[in-house]
Amino acid sequence: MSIQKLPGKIPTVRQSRGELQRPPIDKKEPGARRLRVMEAKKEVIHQAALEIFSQYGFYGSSLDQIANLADISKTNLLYYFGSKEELYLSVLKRLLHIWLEPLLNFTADQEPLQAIREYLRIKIQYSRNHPKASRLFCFEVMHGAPLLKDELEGALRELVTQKAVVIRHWIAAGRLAPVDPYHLIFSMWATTQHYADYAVQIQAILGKDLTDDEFLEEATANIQKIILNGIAPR
Amino acid sequence: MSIQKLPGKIPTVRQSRGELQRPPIDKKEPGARRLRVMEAKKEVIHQAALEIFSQYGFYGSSLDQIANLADISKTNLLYYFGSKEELYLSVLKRLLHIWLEPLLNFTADQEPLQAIREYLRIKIQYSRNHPKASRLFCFEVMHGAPLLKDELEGALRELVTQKAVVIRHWIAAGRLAPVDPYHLIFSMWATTQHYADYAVQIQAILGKDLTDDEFLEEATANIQKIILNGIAPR
DNA sequence: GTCTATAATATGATAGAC
DNA sequence: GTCTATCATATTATAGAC
Repeated sequence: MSIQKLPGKIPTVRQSRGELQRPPIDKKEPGARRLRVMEAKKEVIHQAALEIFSQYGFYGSSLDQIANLADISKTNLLYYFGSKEELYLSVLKRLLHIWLEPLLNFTADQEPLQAIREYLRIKIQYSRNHPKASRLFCFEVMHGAPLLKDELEGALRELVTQKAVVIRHWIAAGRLAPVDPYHLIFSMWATTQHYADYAVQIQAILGKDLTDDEFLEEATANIQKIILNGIAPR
Repeated sequence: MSIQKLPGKIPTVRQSRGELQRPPIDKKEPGARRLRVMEAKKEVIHQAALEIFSQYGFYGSSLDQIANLADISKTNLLYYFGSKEELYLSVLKRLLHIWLEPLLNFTADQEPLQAIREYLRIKIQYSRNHPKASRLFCFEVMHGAPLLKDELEGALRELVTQKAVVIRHWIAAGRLAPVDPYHLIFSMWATTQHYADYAVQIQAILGKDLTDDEFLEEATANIQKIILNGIAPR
């Protein structure tokens, strides 16, 4: 099988829980410490799950892989998250707000070209800072988005519809060339997310990715140039 | 489990192999007929495999699902393709040439804006006609392209490098605005493939996809407008 | 070529001791 | 909370009859 899974165990720093460890200062209430420890562990599991899920998808990932990466036992993992699906959903939900966020500060009172330039910059930085999140999202959508469909048809659709109105106003005011707002938004999503979702392909062609600061600047500048020239009023 | 797999069996037209069936005319050599029947069956399996693999990825798909869709037994499927991976690879290889093809007729002797306009049209039509292929490709790349890496770093890289040279010549001749050729190519890929890979999201937002001829025209026109304006010489 | 077992394994999930 | 079995199932792949 040349499609290999992850190496059995990656070297992780195991937090020693020796007796010397001091109880934290802000002990607000009984059990607060324990609660925080649990939350921290959940966070570690989340990280590991994102890593694995984003690479292999839901079906291709096993709880064993995730548990190994988080350096706990599978049973223990299932103590924190009752089932594989519960864990997956928990990870997905976390990503959603990150996903919707950049579109929020995209308001009518801004200078259109400046707003779009800034949006592209933020989106591509999101592709650099959260490439796994982007890929997991892509996986989910390609699966038919069984778990996100409600969100897509609800919150996302609503948000995009609003922003389309903003764009239309800009066009009506002659501050933007007449393009369909939806296709413009899709183009912006596509060009920026491409650098995360197809990172392996870009790496194969150019030997670079967005972790290279210079390449990040280059990509940002070029996308901005193409799209901003593309929709500047003439 | 709300991530449901495919319904057990989709109604497929089962080719009756009754005695009335006439042997085909072009019986070139002994066994030719049998060979053709086998090839036809392989083709059916390919179709089914693409359908399933493109939706659930390699790990998420089972031979049972594929066999059901192809209306044969799993054992029989394994008679034609020795293993799951062999089948997967066979499907992937078929797609590769389709994937590289459009970039081929992109030559220096053409009028640049016309060539790019045409390329965008072809690529988005490819997204309409082969959405599953596009998604399977995306799956594979997101998995880290273990099976395609050689092709990506070889044939694809080579091809893209050549086309980048063509674009640079156009720019040097002042027939195109100065943009980085690679980022331009990535932008063209991204915007056109987005309509296949993220079809479910677009469907959630607009209720349309590329099978709608009007929407296809709309998408094509807008992408062309944005990118062609974006890189037109000024 | 196609079928019926069946082997061999991976994996999600639970029970119960500590 | 964490661990050691252990169950139950899904799934790839093979053996061998017809």
